[in-house]
Amino acid sequence: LGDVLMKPGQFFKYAMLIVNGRVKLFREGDEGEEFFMYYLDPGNACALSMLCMARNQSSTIMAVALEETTVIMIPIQFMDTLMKSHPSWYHFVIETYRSRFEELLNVVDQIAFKNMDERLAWYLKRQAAALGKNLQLTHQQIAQDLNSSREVISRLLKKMEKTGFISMERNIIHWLK
Amino acid sequence: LGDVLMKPGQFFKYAMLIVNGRVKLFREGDEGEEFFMYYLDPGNACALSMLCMARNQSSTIMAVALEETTVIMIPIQFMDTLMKSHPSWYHFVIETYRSRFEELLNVVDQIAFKNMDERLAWYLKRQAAALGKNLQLTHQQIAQDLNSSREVISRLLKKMEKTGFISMERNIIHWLK
DNA sequence: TTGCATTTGTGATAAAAGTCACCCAAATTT
DNA sequence: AAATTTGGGTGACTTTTATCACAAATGCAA
Repeated sequence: LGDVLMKPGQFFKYAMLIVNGRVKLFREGDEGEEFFMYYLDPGNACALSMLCMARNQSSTIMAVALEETTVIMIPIQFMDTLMKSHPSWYHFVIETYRSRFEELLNVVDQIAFKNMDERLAWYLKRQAAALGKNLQLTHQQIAQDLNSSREVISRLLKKMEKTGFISMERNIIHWLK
Repeated sequence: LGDVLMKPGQFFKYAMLIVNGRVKLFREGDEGEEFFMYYLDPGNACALSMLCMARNQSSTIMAVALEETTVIMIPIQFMDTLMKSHPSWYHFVIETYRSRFEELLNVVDQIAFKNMDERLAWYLKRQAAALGKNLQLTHQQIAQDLNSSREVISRLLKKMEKTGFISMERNIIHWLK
């Protein structure tokens, strides 16, 4: 819980596979800003750990365990044999790459084309899909994940409450579908 | 030249490998906006075509040939045998995934953390690296690639000219390192 | 209960980016 | 050469987002 599983500059000898718990992946800016990318759920593999392992390159992203998390570490040699002998493993790996790439493209779409109100709505929708409809989040945390400021998020949330998308309590946001 | 090699919704039976020419990859927004991602150069493979092919899924990105371009199309069955029999091909594929993923992360960094002036500088630097220091670009084209507006780009370019980063002629921008 | 820290609300202001209107200059066409 | 198209410059204004200052509300702890 709270452990940093991966950070910029780190090398990997293992591919990571999440058994249970949840891992949050985010990018760090030059001045310590954060930007939320996606969660890894049980059954997901970390595409980046695989790619870095295979190349013996360092990672460029932060991964932090949100809950008590169990991870399978698959050593590099075993990966290679698995890939060759088990077509289903090969396809699992390919699918892992593809889905993360696609998720990243969606993130790009949001920040490239959308304003903060839409990005916030999308963010909350994803959070609700991943963590359930009653979200324990402060406005400050959301602002951090979106690399915005607390006041902006507060005002936008207020609007969303008025238009019936959410309801709010201290520390909690209810996503009303 | 000008051919669309890949567009959202298209399926792939082949992995594409660029022999010569240059391919521009960009994302399209809901209202037809564009956002430049990266170029594929000779020797590069298209990570997305591989991923989509392997999954028989449709693509989500636009790829357009900038110059007269030759492409090798590798059918899916051949990919699988190549992967198994040639470790160097396997590593080439892994490296293709990794480098595109990393490039995409850099794009995210830019739009998530940087202002237009810095993004423009980074954009021009990449263009100069890919296409040479004398860039045949109109302000309008740049604005399109960055999903900004012509006036904003013109003003920022003017500033960059004053600070000595570039010099300008009609249709041409000289990147002075 | 009182005190304190955390969270949220809000007005005023500033900065960044986008939009509109219109100009001029260079290039291309007729 | 005249007319038209294209690329670029610029001021005025709007919108979006960020920042600052401070107040009010909530929850926890002494």
